[in-house]
Amino acid sequence: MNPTGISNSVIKRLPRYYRFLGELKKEGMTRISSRELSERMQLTASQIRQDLNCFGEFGQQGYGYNIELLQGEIARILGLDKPQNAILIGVGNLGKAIAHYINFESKGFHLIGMFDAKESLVGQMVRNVPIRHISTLDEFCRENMPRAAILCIPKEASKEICDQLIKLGVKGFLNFSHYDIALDHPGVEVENIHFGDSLMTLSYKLSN
Amino acid sequence: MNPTGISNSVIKRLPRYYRFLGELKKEGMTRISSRELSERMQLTASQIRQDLNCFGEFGQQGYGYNIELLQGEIARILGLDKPQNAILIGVGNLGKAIAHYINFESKGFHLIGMFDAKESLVGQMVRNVPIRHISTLDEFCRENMPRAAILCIPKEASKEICDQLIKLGVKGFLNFSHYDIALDHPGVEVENIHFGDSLMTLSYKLSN
DNA sequence: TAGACTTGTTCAATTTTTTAACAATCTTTT
DNA sequence: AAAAGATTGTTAAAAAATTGAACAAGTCTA
Repeated sequence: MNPTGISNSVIKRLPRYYRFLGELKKEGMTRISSRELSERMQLTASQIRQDLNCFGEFGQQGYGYNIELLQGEIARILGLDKPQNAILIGVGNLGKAIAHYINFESKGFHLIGMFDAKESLVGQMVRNVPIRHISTLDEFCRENMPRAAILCIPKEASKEICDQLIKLGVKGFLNFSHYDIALDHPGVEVENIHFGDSLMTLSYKLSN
Repeated sequence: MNPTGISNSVIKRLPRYYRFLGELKKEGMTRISSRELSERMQLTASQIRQDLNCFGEFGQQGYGYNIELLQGEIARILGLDKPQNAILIGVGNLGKAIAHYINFESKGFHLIGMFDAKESLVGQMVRNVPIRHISTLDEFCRENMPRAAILCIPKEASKEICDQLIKLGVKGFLNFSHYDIALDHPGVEVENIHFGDSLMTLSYKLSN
């Protein structure tokens, strides 16, 4: 269970609900019952109702859920309606791909800066955001107060950058590096994406 | 619980053990007790012993674990010692970055081919692996029998490609697309990496 | 040989997650 | 406007997963 009193598994399911509702909307549907949604998502209707009920009452007896409205509510719950400033650290192959590939705006964030140690990258633009030199990180953060950071740097550099950013007030990390961000900073949230771990897990599953 | 009788949370921890042991080795250490490892990894010693004990007896009373040996055992458990052939579908920004960034060999896989629908990419090499046209996928698979596929394609293309690959005998997917691979194919394993979902989860955590 | 250590293993406790059930209440139909 | 049908919010129970404490047995070290 969480500080908020809502279990992590519920929270992890929210983005998926959000995605599915978006598709239903695209299909032109306007309403759906928990039963029908459960069939599409391979869940039980009970679980859907219970998940949603953690946050409020969004449906109507005898009718179901209004898709547009429900998606809006979930967006609000996820905080997508109030984008937070984010910076990206490490604009190598991966960082650049992330910057190009992910639509931050639709996922609750606003990318305001990118940083790298490589001089030759400085000044380049990716999606209208300039790459700055890592030495200017302190100054930039003090001015712009980013709330989140996307870490696309090697493990070796991670500890230092991470400590620095936490001191500068960054509260959330999307961590692609193999560094395990210490969990002993209260109020700092981390989402890890470890490709390597996922591959090894897959390898295990395919071997057994 | 799993078909194998070992819980998913145990399996998910294995790559992390593997990584930590690698670091200890680098530091020149040769042995470690569950207690000391537990302090480094922020787990309980009990849990470590229990996790490892799912797979065999790798330690010695009064001594602890031999780091080199234990890492080797975990590598074996994960199947890293028997790399499986994999292909990558979709060599856009993300696919290319993945191909450059991830060391497949050290994670249980051997990248033998990359595919894209864009003619202009065909023939290019990434890490000594050629990009082929997607229309040659069938033939290639029948000849080379890849066991796993890394999907870096848009949601719209995913369903078709996915069905095709399953028919061609692919048993594992590392799925970066937003398509939810249907779970009703027995024996097919999926690891999802949804950047968007992770970002939204982070957004939630930062908003509450 | 004795004392210190540490594992493998068991068991119980706790927590989390899932499922089933149903009264309340809304919608639709006639 | 009433009856029939549908579906929610909510509760409570069941099932599953996870964790932590404990200790006999075995190994190391001196």
